[in-house]
Amino acid sequence: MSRPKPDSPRITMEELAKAAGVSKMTVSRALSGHPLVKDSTRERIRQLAEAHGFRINVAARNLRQRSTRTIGVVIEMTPSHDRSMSEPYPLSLLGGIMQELTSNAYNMVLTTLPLFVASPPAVDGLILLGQGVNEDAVETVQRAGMPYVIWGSVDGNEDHITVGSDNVAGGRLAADHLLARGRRACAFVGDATHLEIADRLRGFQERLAEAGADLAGTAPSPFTREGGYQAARALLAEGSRFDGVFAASDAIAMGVIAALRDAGRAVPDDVAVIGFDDAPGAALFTPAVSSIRQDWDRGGKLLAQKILALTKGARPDSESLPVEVKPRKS
Amino acid sequence: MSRPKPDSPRITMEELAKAAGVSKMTVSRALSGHPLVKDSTRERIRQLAEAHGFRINVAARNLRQRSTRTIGVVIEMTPSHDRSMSEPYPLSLLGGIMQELTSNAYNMVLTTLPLFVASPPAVDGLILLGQGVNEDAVETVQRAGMPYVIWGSVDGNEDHITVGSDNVAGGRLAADHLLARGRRACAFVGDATHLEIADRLRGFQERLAEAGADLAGTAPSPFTREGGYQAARALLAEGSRFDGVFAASDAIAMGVIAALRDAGRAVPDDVAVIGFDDAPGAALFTPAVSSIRQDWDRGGKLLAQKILALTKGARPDSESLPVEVKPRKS
DNA sequence: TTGAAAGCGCTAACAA
DNA sequence: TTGTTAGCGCTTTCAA
Repeated sequence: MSRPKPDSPRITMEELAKAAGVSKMTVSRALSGHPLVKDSTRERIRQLAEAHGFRINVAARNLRQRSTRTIGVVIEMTPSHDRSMSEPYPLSLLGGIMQELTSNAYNMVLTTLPLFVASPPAVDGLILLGQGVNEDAVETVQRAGMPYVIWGSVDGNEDHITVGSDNVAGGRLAADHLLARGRRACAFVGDATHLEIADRLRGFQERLAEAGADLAGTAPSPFTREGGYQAARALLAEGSRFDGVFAASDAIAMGVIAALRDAGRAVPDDVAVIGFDDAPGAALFTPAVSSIRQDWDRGGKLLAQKILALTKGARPDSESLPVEVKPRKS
Repeated sequence: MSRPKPDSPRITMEELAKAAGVSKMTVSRALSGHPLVKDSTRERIRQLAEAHGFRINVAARNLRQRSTRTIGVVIEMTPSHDRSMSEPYPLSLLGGIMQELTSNAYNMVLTTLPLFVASPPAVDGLILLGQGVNEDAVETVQRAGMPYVIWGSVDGNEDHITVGSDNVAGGRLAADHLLARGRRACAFVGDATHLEIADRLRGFQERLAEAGADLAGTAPSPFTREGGYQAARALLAEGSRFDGVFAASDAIAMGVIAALRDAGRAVPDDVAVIGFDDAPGAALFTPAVSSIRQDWDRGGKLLAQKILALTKGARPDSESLPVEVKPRKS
């Protein structure tokens, strides 16, 4: 089969038009499926295009159409193997975004905040995953001067559109879960400087207070197993007495469980532990980790739908997604 | 702080130039850090640009420079929560790619094969993750007429550049692992129509043959736990006698272990099982799953390095990465 | 059903 | 150190 040499310069639409004996416009219309082109002409041009290995110059089209059909997704850090269990914004959120974008024939460019600043990609809108600890990220994205939506905590700020799990309700569910197992002195492990985590803690505390139970302590932790391990040790070292722990992620929960075990406390008999995210490993751990499940797939789809609506001039609303408890052995 | 209204039309470089009383070129040079611009001019223009909320039109720049500083990554399917443990090309491969692209100020657009065909993104080169079962994917990517590299099996085809783990060596390591545990009748579970999996099986078989041990059976399976479960049941049902199993992925291995347990066979006492990938869940499973670890992070970085080199006219070589055995309980 | 002209917003090349 | 000219390759608009 004859294919143009890889290094041969790409043929332009103008040249193809010349070869076909028609104008650029006719080629453009033929290849984009415009209905006003005679069928025979279209077919002839299509075959010629194929024979010459013509590929449209997407950059030129983007410029002329003032649209790239591409959405940027800004993530906080680059993904890695070790983190795949501990990242707050995992693969499945991207999966939902991608499905929705794909079915609307939009592409997705993944970028980080520093890269976005240093080398902005050609996009029509942005999805920001995570407000982060401070709000630099939101600020930076705003400055880009294009439509954006945020995954995170709905904070009533009407400036921007947010999609996120109902973290307050998640915290309440975690409290309910522990209370239902007779726990009265419950601790929290996680980084409450993240807005979403702060919401979880708030719901947790509210529900405990309603039930007349204690918040027996809190310990900050990054979203890792090691972080959970250290945080639990700190909690034990300072003499906190607790029979239940709510961890801000499943990785943290696993670390907490390991630390408790190493300290001779049985899980769940002495201390019950519940995590967050229903990460793939939660059910595999021994004991299987109870968790609060977020509907990431749906979240991703909503983010994509809303950013697409925004680029079309609509004004979609922020939205908060229900979460559900997955009781297991811990 | 005053910021231009979000809906105000974006100011162009021409308008900014007028406002600054200089030519477009001077603005262009000032903002891109060209050294020939007087410091005072540059600073003045920068401040004016900030004040007016000027954002460069990336599409226009891409067209003019004939470069997008963006690499496309073509994946076979959209990621999802359920699959995050079973996908052959996980997050960490993307992570490696992203790190390397980011540090070269390149962006990354994620796309699937159908989307790539239906709506090609503006990119300078492509990374194809996985040759797939047939070679449609490679064919499609080739037709795009731009540089590309493939993650997968190095097949001696000089047409394209491939980076991948040494799957044959991985298969041999798996055989060694089982042989060292006294296993003599070993089965294989996985989809050998994938080139990479076929390589694993080949290495496995070779090593077994060298040791005078048997390949006690093979069963096809998709990359899921459920698939592994069914495949192991089929193997048992057809009366195969085996005391070792090599599974093409860790998710498959977990399914195999579950099926064996349900059939009353102890793991590892009756049957030893080793998986592939060293997925995050492998160590968490009970029993912890022995596995062959791939260096995905390095693989991703190499893919990115090679595609960047290609876009700059270099001719990098294909490369095969060593794998290592992670002995655990299974 | 097709074509001609114009220009999207930027930067390379050359000139001053 | 700055400006002028000339496009990059496509599609919109208007005309035939």
